[in-house]
Amino acid sequence: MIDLTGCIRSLLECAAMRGDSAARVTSHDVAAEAGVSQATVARVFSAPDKVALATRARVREAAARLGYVPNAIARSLKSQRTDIVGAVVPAKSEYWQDVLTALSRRLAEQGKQLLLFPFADADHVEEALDSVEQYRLDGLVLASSTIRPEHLVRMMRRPNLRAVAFNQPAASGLLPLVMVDNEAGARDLAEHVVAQGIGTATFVGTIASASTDQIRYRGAASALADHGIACPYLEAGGFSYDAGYKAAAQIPDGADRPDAVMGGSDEVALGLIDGLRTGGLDVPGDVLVTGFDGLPQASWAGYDLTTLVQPIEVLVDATLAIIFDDARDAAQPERIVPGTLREGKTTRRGHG
Amino acid sequence: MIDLTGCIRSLLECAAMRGDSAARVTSHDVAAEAGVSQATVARVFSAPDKVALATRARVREAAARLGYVPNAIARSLKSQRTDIVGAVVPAKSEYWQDVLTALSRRLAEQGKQLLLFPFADADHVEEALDSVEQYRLDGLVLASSTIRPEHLVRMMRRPNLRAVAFNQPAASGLLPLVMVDNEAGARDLAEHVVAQGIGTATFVGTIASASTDQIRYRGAASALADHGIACPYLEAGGFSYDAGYKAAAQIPDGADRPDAVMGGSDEVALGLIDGLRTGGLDVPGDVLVTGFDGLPQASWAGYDLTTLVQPIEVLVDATLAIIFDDARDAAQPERIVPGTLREGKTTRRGHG
DNA sequence: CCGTGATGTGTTTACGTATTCACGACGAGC
DNA sequence: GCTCGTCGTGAATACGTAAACACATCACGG
Repeated sequence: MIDLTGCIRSLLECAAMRGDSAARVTSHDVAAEAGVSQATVARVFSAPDKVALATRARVREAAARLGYVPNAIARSLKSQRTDIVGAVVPAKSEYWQDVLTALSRRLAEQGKQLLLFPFADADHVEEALDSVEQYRLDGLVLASSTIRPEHLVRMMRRPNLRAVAFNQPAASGLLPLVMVDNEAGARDLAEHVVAQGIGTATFVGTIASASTDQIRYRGAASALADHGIACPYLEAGGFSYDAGYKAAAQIPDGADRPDAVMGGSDEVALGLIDGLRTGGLDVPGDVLVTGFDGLPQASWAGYDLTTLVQPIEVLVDATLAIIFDDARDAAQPERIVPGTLREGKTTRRGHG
Repeated sequence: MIDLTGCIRSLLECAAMRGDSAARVTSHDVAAEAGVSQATVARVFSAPDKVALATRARVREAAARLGYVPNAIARSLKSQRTDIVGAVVPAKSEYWQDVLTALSRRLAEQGKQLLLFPFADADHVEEALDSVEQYRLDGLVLASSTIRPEHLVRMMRRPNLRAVAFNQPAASGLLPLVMVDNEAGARDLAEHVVAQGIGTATFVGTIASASTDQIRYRGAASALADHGIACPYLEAGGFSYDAGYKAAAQIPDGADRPDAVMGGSDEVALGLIDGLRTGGLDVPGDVLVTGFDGLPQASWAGYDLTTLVQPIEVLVDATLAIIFDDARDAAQPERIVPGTLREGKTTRRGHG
């Protein structure tokens, strides 16, 4: 326990000395203080090399003395650039939280910010987009496959707004698109479980109407079919742990029990594991389980889930490249990035 | 798989019909179209009741025809209100992600937005705050106990900016403060494990210099002391699962093994559980484990962690109340909200 | 019939900055 | 010695809106 009282007191004094009348110092005030024009002050903060070294120093000093901070709102209004990127995301979702974390971090590195437009469910996307249009964002990331095509269309060709669909196959052809290769990933996972020697499998999807869910199922089912294995589809009804947990009870037991259960997402898969174990089954002893996404929790020793890890950093970088790189004349870019198979113990048969 | 081609095509036609020259329609354009003044248009969108019903309808219609959307940037500049709240948070943390989710959802309900200022570590807080000052935010949430007092002081008495410290005991006296009752919560947890009949315990903290960590330890240690039980402190060195997992190896085994291990946070506790289990111990058979925070993951059946659940909704509401309620003359408010003990199987002894 | 208040609208200004244009100074080149 | 280009700076304007103010109209009560 460090005593900080002294330190704090001196800081407080400093703040008081500065005069808390620091209310609303503008570039005009600084200009007056430094004996230059407002234009010069503006230049010092936005294009320093256009102003002589001596003047620059004088202005900087005056600004510091007055506690001047440039007003980003006014700058945005004048320059038609906000340095803010918006993200329309579902309010609750483990996966998207990870994406947003990566996105905001990368933006912060570039001196830009992330503005959130969360929506509770698909019926509230409209409201979120209303808000989006008011702020003149530099870019917009449309996340979640629960956003419907009619919403996407609305965001096309907005002036000065580069909208990008993130992991949302349905946007293909409508908007620039960045996503992991869902189909190939699902195939990889399927091939992997087949290699473990399974004879039957079940796919437990998230929400059947989600385009990612459809594609992942297609990939898994077709790969399994190549080996003569059927793959019934079961809908968990959500992207959550709870949905997966409950879905576990729907999986046939006894003679009909599948050798492998493929979850439509990691959250569902983790719920499946616990649901199956609660039901008295051993994972992976009795049933193999796979996920999709590569959440941090999937790597936790308690689960050690076999999953397809999305290269979130790569996806985020690709997204920002589309937003900020001025290759505006390029055709609608579609960046499909491959994921990486992570082999955990949930598909390691003998070692149960 | 629903075929949406037709639907999409008609939407595209609609968009084209509207003319994609929708570039930058202002209130002046609408005014001209509707045959009124710009002021009237502004009023229709910001104070509709001040405008006659007929005029209002005419303006609304003209706006719709032109595809007019009010410019939030200009509004902010003029009205000195951005309707945006900022949050300074650590870039990576499960707990804060949950808080941010709740915060942004609640803000969205009020038509306000959340702007993120993530920081990688304590040394980068300064940069984040530089950004904060440029945007003229309505409010600011300072999260994470890794923000140092000197940073907090800087945010005091900023004109038009209500800064609130969230779960950050060190801010007491400097800024309005909202937090869960860490000390009482830790006491509750300690009392609970004592009731299970333990004789020895160890507290595995997150980062010793964090004020929340100190207070939680104090609460736990004093409650245990009341029962004549000593409580050595062990530092995990982070707020993460990994830190907890590694810390598990530091816990003495054999005769010195504690009957209970209290984690400084849920993330650490979950790591501890897996670390201990990997080490061959049974939780709760050999060791009881508690956490702190009430993360969703703590409720997962695989862990079912006994923890202190933070009432995040309550905390968020209290935070927003401080930011937006104009009780500005009130003394620095300090809202200390009690948490709820969640009893999981990690402290249920006989049932291991 | 006039004063008074309420109501609806237009005119004007201000928010704080970035950028265009113009202007003066200065050095280089013929 | 004159022109030309460069550099540094100031003056002026525009970004799109909200709000203060002024004004006209109308209903109403005395």
